[in-house]
Amino acid sequence: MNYLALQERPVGEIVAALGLEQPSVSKHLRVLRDVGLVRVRREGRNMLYSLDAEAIRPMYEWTQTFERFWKHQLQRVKERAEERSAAPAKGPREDPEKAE
Amino acid sequence: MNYLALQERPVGEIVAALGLEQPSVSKHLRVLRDVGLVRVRREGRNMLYSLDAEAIRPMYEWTQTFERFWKHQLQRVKERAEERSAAPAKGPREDPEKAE
DNA sequence: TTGACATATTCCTATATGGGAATGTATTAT
DNA sequence: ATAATACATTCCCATATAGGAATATGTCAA
Repeated sequence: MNYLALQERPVGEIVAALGLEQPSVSKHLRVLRDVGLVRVRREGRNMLYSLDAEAIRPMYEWTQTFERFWKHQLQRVKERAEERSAAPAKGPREDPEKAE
Repeated sequence: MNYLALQERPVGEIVAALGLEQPSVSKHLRVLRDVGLVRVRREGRNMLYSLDAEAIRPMYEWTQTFERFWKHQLQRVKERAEERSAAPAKGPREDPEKAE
């Protein structure tokens, strides 16, 4: 996927990049195409595949749901950092609540 | 996944929600747990599963790569809208370039 | 303990998926 | 038309995965 990201690539290149046989790659691309994740365009005897960003969007939007959670995480990290700098270098390591 | 999103759920509930048999659900949860997508916590005889937002984050960050692309899309939509409002109500429907 | 409840694990079966070899197809070069 | 190039499809095999039935395990109630 990353390899295709918004950059058109001929099958041959993808084959080389993945180290798989051409048929395997073609089959994968076929599936990705059926699902709408990639687009194809013919140029001479080459088929140029590229990732369809629009198809990624729903994923993006879904994952965004969790932003608030990450903020909390950052918040906590920050708070702990502040606690540490507030308390002059004393305990060798941090671990008020241990793990995580 | 959506069903678990940051809300702890006992297996029984998930079973009901998915309409699968309990063993199947347990197996799926097991896999998700092994992969680190969900967490478990025991409460009495219930196992409370919840999605681990932290595990979603990489996905989020990856998808973010495409934001610029979506902006272009919006840009185009906007441009067309402006064109339309510029040209006084004439053609019944829009379709300067047809599809999409 | 014993029984009930919630869930996990095991076993088995059907289907999906991944990968390669061989082969088909479209396009360009000669 | 023929050969070569770049892919797609088909066929086969091995493994993964999904689901369910049966069974095991851990926890709570009596």
